[in-house]
Amino acid sequence: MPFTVATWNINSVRLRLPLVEQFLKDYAPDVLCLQETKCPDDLFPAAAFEALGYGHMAISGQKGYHGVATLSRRPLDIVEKRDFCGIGDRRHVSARLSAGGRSVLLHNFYVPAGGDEPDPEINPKFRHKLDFIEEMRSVRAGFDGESAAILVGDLNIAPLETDVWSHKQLLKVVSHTPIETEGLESMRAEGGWVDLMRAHIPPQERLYTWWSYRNRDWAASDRGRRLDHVWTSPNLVDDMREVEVLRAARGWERPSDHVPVITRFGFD
DNA sequence: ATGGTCGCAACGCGA
Repeated sequence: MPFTVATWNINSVRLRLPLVEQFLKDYAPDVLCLQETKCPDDLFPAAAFEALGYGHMAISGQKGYHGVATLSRRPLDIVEKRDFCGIGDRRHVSARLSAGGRSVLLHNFYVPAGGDEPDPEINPKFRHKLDFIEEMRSVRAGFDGESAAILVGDLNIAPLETDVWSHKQLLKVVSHTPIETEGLESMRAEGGWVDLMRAHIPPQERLYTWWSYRNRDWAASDRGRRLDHVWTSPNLVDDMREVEVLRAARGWERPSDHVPVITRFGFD
């Protein structure tokens, strides 16, 4: 089976456990990176995932907010649960696994949303988001002949004009302001990361992974944004076969406002 | 221009 990695902001792993179980049965990724688990580690539904073959987990959760978890069918070596901005938020976990004869370092991120007001002087949540992105510059896509890196997660920024339903109308809306989009893009490029979703789906094409709950008909209005991302070191780009955005998941019963993004590679 | 909906867990906050 070719190596497959999925990422999904689940917005409460306990509430949506049946959806995650169905997703794992139907799509069987080797690895699933979850964000916004909203679950302390001692209450994480590990047994349910173990029963489905995902016995290897890197969990970093907290009560009520944030939280990330990486579920895997392959052995994982937990590398780091890094406290970005030093305020104790559980927004990152990295783990190493073996794929395609390489040692792959996999980062799972949940970047702060940043609040409503896009002014760091008056909105501490926006200041925090910008600081978080700056600190992410130290996370680089190191690789050589035997190693590679993958960074996935809810980065809460839609960098391209085609990553939002209206570039013009969202220029002053947190997630698509120039200070965020330029910051994310420069951080990505300087870190040596490749935007794998856009390597597969041309930048001219509209692409969203999130649709607000505050819309009476998300599908008809289609006011989406691409907030979830898959980045890799350059030595994995030629091995990528497909990136699938599971738009249908937004229409499932009691859905998350984000949908899974599934990346398939050409090696085992 | 405004408000719209979720989840957690407490009647507000963060998204």
